[in-house]
Amino acid sequence: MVDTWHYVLAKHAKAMCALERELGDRHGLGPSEFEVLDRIVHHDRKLRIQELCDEVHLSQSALSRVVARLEKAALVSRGVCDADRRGVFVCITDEGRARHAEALPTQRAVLTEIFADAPALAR
Amino acid sequence: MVDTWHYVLAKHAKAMCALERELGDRHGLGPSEFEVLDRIVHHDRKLRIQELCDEVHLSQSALSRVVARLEKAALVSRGVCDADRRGVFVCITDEGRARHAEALPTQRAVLTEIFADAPALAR
DNA sequence: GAACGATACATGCAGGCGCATCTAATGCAA
DNA sequence: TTGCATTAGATGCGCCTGCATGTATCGTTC
Repeated sequence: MVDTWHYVLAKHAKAMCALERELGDRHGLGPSEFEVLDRIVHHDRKLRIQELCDEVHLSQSALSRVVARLEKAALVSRGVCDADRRGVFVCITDEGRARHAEALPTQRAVLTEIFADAPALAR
Repeated sequence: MVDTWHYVLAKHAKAMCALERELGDRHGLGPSEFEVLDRIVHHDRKLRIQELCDEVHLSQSALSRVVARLEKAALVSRGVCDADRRGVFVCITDEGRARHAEALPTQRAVLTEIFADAPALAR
């Protein structure tokens, strides 16, 4: 129990730190930015901010800012939702897709390195 | 691999958030503060800042500030190390020990709740 | 023993996060 | 329609973090 917690803490710290460094230096992306891009690519469609919020481990306000940063970097575009004009959908741009594709191997490499010794984990 | 990472990410977010809330509201401690207190109690002796740094997943600067906060709250005391006058040792106070004892069940309860479904983890 | 690089901890600074709050749009009820 | 509670997302604020750097002490080399 406590051991599991310490394990999670250690892996999280190590991976987060490495991802921040590698993704930042090589691709100009933070872990949160990459995560959001990754989620959008994975679904391969417009997503509501709210949908992203359920999948990413960020508060709604943090997500709002991540999307703002991504938009400023021209990696995604925001548009109002016609069905519910309070809503905003996020759409990945070609440049965003390219940046994600470029960064993906870096992320995989970091995770492979760090979780090499990890016991296979159910779910 | 990626699944393991997502698992770590999810558990870390959930546990961290719950700990922040529970430890904060009930005992006036942040997760980092508790962690440091816990490490000291576990060793049951004076510890050098440096030793703590190896065990806690914080940068040296962050740790320095956590200790400063704990000292302000009178939960630990700082003293210069005679052997190496650059060094600082941290000593838990009676009040610190009491606060830790009081908070420990809260932490255990949170972790038990969150890792109830966790597969036993090697190491 | 004087000089210089290395080490321990503290601190200035910028950036990201969560909480609380704000604004705008929705929808339900009177 | 009008009024009000609810919801989506943006933003002000304070806190915590890491990085870079500052200050003091140590150890080694000449």
